[in-house]
Amino acid sequence: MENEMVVMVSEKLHQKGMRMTKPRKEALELFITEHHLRTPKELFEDISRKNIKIGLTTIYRMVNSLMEMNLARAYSIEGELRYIFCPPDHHYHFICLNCFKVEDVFDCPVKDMKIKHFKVQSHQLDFFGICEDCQKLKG
Amino acid sequence: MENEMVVMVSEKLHQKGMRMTKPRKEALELFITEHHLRTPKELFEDISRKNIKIGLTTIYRMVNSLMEMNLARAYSIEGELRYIFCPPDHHYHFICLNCFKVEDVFDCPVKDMKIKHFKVQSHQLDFFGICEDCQKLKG
DNA sequence: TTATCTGCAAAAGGTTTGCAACTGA
DNA sequence: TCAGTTGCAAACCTTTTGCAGATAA
Repeated sequence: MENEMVVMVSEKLHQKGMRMTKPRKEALELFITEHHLRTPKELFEDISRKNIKIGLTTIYRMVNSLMEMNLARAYSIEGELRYIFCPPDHHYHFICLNCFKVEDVFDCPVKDMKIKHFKVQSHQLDFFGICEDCQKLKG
Repeated sequence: MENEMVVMVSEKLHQKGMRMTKPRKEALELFITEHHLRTPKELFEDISRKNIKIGLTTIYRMVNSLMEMNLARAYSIEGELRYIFCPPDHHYHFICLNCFKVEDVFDCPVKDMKIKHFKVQSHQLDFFGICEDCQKLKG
């Protein structure tokens, strides 16, 4: 059974004239369903580990496409660029700094904040910390 | 007359055994007082333009030191890593996507937000848009 | 059929490191 | 004096690009 977010994104890509090729589909699926901040290299390794043949270049191209469409976001953490898939609606993030799992929350507390003298185009709210699973592991 | 933030940061660096050398002082001063998101290269160019001799390497080393001390933050914007000086207390940012000016605001609206199942270490709130000056310039 | 995509290898950029000379405390 | 700093050049990594063969529609 297909993940509906994967289907939605595939359709968006398709609308832009992009083809749903096998490696792209696999990369997209993993990127969307396993919601962790990853470096392109890690994404490449995770996909390769599933015995799927893919090139690092293809990963970069996919991530760049998603970034252009506002469907991914980059974080610079300890000198490394890590990417996360972002569903279309505005949301904030809980980011676990131990396992890099990311949780989306959609009821943003600063949604309608008005700013004098500043034309807001978008805003972003992130909470960094340790997720429940990692807290347990550490006692 | 010395900027008091520059003095404060200089003292912090000094406490860590770091010396306030001439190029470091100049770089620090510009980074702190001209509050724009910059790439290391831009910072290097801005300082060089003031007829101060400095190496790109020195810039990288200073930015990395400040990052380690939580006195700077990195943003990945359109594929470029840009850095901004961050004063010690928590604050949120208005970031102008045209001129990359950054404004700090210290009364954070989500200061005491509690999160179930997640141990929050820090949070970050950013507003991206166009600053007053750039709005005027564009009519 | 054909415009798009793929992976490789090479090129390009950005960042860090080694080192000998220099300098602040 | 001498530990920390500097800038250069080289090394290192990450990311992008060119291209010939493969592939979705």
